[in-house]
Amino acid sequence: MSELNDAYEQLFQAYGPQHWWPGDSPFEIIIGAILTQNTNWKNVERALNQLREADLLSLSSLRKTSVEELAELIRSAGYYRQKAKRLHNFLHFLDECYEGSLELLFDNSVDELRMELLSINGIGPETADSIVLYAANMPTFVIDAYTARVFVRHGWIDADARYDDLKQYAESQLPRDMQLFNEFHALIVQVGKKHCRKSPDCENCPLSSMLPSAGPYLDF
DNA sequence: GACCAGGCACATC
DNA sequence: GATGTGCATGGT
Repeated sequence: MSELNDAYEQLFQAYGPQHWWPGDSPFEIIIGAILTQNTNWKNVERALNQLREADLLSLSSLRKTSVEELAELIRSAGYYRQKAKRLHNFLHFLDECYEGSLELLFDNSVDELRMELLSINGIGPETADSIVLYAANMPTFVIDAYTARVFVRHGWIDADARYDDLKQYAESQLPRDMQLFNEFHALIVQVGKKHCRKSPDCENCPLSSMLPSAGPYLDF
């Protein structure tokens, strides 16, 4: 068993199932994935509620909405002009390449779907993987700032590892299981929020027994 | 007021 | 390939 398997067990013991991704439909999950870029989820929820109240959480209705109108509604999520464009970019891509159908888009293999999403301006590796895992329910490991911090501070990977290095490491240590990847990423975010922010609080962290003897890598 | 939050694109060297 | 910068709101 690898350290990652152990970490998963510890986290699941401590926190239980996280029920990710919060959202009623694949499309809502995609919107959330774009809105949460470098942004607190609370702020994203406000924006999603604004869209919900305007009845814009569906492809057909959001398509008819101008980028300017969209931007005002998602203001609370921050970077709202950029994100309005990014949502628009996604819709445009879906219409042009997949007849506006998520089903057709999700009909790709994991790797193809990931590449397709990465070709959209405004969708980078984390957003693409979040969509693949949580909207399409296909097995890909999502890396985020917390994941990098947790892995680096435990000495599981070099501090200079890039996104794809972290992803390859995780996937090489774990069975390729969608449900496992789903739960694990959510648990990492949970432990990250509580204990692995820029100023770490390792005292009561469920992973404290897995810290290297030299102590946490506080310089990350 | 400073710092942070479930990133990404683009410019420049 | 590495490094720096703009994007922006709301909570602590």
